[in-house]
Amino acid sequence: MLTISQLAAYAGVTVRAVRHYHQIGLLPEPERDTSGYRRYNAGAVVSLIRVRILANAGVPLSQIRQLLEADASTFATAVEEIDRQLGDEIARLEASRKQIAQLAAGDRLALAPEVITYLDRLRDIGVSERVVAGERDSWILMSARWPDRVREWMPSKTAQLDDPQLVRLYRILSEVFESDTGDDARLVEAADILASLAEQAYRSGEIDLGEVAQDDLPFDLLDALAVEADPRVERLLELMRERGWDGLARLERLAEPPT
Amino acid sequence: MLTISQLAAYAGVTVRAVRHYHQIGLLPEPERDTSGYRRYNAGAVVSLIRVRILANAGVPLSQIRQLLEADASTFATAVEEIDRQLGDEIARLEASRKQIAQLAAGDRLALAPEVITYLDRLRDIGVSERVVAGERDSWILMSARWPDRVREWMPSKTAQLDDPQLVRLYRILSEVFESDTGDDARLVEAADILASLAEQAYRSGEIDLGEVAQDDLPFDLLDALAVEADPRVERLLELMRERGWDGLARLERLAEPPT
DNA sequence: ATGGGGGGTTGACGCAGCGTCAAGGTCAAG
DNA sequence: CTTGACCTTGACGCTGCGTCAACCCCCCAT
Repeated sequence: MLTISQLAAYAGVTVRAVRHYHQIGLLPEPERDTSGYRRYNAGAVVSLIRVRILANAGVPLSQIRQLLEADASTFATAVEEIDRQLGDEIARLEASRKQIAQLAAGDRLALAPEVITYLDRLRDIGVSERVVAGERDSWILMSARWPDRVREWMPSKTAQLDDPQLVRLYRILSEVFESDTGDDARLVEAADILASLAEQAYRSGEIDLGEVAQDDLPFDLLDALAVEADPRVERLLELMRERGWDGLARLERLAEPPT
Repeated sequence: MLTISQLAAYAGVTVRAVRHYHQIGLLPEPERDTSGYRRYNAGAVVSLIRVRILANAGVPLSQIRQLLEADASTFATAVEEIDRQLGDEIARLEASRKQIAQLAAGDRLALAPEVITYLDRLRDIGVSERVVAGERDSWILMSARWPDRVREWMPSKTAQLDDPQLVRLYRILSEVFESDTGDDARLVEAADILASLAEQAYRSGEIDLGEVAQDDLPFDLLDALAVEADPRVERLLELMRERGWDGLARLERLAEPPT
C-alpha cells in the first residue's frame, strides 16, 4: 500500500495536486488507515497517470473525468479534437517564436524579414532614421492587421524604391523632418511629387489594394501615427488635399486635380 | 483619437485586457476626455501590440514592462531565453501529442508503439485478454518511470517471446487466471518454468537492468499491481520464494536453488 | 519516555490573466 | 426623448494548483 507522497512520486506530480484531484472528484478518495492517512493501491498510480496524460495535453480537469468514463468512440473523437487543438497551439507557439526572433533581430519589433529588407533599403537610399522609424511603426500596425498579406506586398513596395521620383520624395521628407525649421517650400515639393506618383498609380489602377480597402480604419490610424510623430505631417496632408488627394498611407481621390 | 474599444480592436485584444494592463501599470493611463473616457493616440496601438507579442510568447505580464524598458543587450539575452522556453514548450506539446495519439490508438493508454507491438504479440501467442491487460498496466507504469528506456527494452522483450518455454508459461498463466478455480498444480508448473527461465537469465547475466535496478520501488509496485488484479498471484510469489526467487516483475536471488 | 524529524490531515488564502456581472453615466441617431 | 451602443469603476469568478497554518502520527535514537 502506498502513501500519498509515494503515489505522487510514481506519477510525477505533487501531493497537493493529488489532493486537488480528490477534492474535485477526479480521483476517488481511497481507504484511510487507522490514523486517517490515505492508502493507495497500485491501480491508483495507473489512474493518476492517465489523468496526467490528458492534463498535460491541456484538457481541463473538469472534462477529464467524463472523458475517462466515456465509451471508446466518444473517446476517440474527443482525442481527435484534443490533437487538433494541440496542433493549433504548437503552430501558435511557433509563429510566436518567429515573431520573437525578429523582435530580437534588430528592429525589436514584429516584422517579417521582407519588411526588414524594405526598411534596410530605405536606409540605403538615404532615408533618415527618424523617417525609417515612422515607416517601421506603420508596418508594425499593418503586420498586426494583415500578418500574411504584408509579406506579399513587400516585393512590389521594395521594387517601387527603384523609381527615382520616390527616392527623391523620401530624401526631401528626411531633410524636412530632420531639420527644426518648418520649411514649407520643401513640403510643397514633396506634395507635388506625391501627387504625381498618386496620379500615375491611379491611372494604372495600382492604387486598389483589394479587400483591404474596405476596412480603411488602419489607414486613418497610420496617418494619425505620422502626425503624432511629427506635426508637420498635418501640413503635408493639407497640401495633398489641395491637390485632390485625401490621406497619406492610402491616397484617395477627392476630385480631379487642377489642370 | 481612439476609444478603448478601437484600440483593443486594432491590437486584437479585449477591452478588459487593456484595462487590466492599465491596472497593473503595464500600459500608461491615457488622457481622459470631458466625460472621463480614455482617449488613445495611435502610438498606444504600437505599445499594446508590443505587449501582446511578448504576452503571446508566454512572458508573464509582470516581466514585460521591465523587458520593454531594458537596454538592447539585456533585451536580446531575455529574448534568447524566451525562445528557448518556447522551444521547450513546443517539444512538450509534441510529446504530449504523441502520447495522446497512442492513447487513441487502441489500448487507450500512454504506450509506445513498440509496447503495443509487444502486447499484440502476446495476444498472437494465445495469451488471454486479462493477462494482456495486466501486462499493459505494468508497461504504463514502466513508461511513466522510464519513458525513453522502455522503447529500448522492447525489442529484446519481444524476441524473448520466441522462446517456447516462455510461451508455455504465458499460456499456463492465461488458463489459470481465466478460470475460477485455484488450480494449484498449474501454478506450480508455472513457477517451475519461471524459476528455470530466471536461472538461465541469471547465469547469462541478463537479469541486470543496469541503473534501473537501483531504484527498485516500481518493481514492487508492479508486483502489487499484479496481486491486486488477481490474488492468486500471491500464491505464485510464494512458490517463487520457495524456489529461491523474490519478486515477479524483477526476480531477485534469495538463495541457491535446491539442487 | 522523550524528543526530533519526516511523514500525514484539513482549511484557507494567494496567484495570473483576465471573463463576467452590476450599476451606473454618455453619446449619436431616429 | 428614447433607444442602444459605448464608456466608467468595483467586485467576484475561474483554473490548477502553491503555500502557509495548525495540528496529528509514526519511527528512531537517546
